[in-house]
Amino acid sequence: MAVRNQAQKVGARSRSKRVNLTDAHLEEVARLFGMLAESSRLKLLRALLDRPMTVSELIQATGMRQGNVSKHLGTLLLGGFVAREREGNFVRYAISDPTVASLCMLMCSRIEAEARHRMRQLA
Amino acid sequence: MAVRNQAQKVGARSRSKRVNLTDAHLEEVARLFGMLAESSRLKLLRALLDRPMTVSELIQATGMRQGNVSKHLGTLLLGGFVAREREGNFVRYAISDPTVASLCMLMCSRIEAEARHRMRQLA
DNA sequence: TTTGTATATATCTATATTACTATATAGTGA
DNA sequence: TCACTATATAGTAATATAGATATATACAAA
Repeated sequence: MAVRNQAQKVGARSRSKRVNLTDAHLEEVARLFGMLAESSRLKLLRALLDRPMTVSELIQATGMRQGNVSKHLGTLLLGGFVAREREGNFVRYAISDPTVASLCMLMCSRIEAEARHRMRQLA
Repeated sequence: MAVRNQAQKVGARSRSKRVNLTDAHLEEVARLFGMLAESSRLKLLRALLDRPMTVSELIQATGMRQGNVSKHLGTLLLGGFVAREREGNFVRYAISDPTVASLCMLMCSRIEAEARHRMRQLA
């Protein structure tokens, strides 16, 4: 019953703002979600949310190896999550999309929801 | 320059609403993002955003194999994205977290951003 | 219980992605 | 040009996860 009630609420909501996504859209969305599905990349984003940083600074901030930092930054760049700017020998990266923070925040709120959910599961 | 300017904006924003996430949090967030990083699961969510459905209905709606539908629903259930309720022989699934739609919407807006980004890359 | 149907799960192969190491490239300055 | 530093990328082994197939479980009805 609980499910049914929630479900009807959700159904009603989706009828008002309808979600019309093609399969191709979903593939793209999945690809983008996948770029955020790695704690290494989230660490980089967390650091960059504080301030823009060069690769060297990011290596220090995250403790990751240089190659991995560059590779993951490349992935985030492909997704348009970050932007890069060369400064002499250095390359400075910065968050380029304000939705990044929102996305992470939403997921964090979901972590609590999941925790609550698991409590319920056990009970 | 463009990057620098954007970066400073972001930096300022993060200073006001600070993002204080532990590494453990990031692992969890990554796991949850990973659950949305699969077009099969997004297809299931897209169907469920319309209305709650049984597994059989989801098989029809998505064209996926029964085993895969069940497996992916299990993953979404673990993440607390959906809830399940048995109805006789059938099991009906429903979106259980309203943020699911928001997450997808945010990502969709990001798709356009990425498209724009790629245009810029080419130019 | 037996039979039939709906759903869940186990096992397999193929594919993708990670961290690692080593190497290549881009830029600075002599 | 050469040497030096910062960043990017190639190559590899290990790990994870998808879909396919087959099987197990849960429930309904006879």
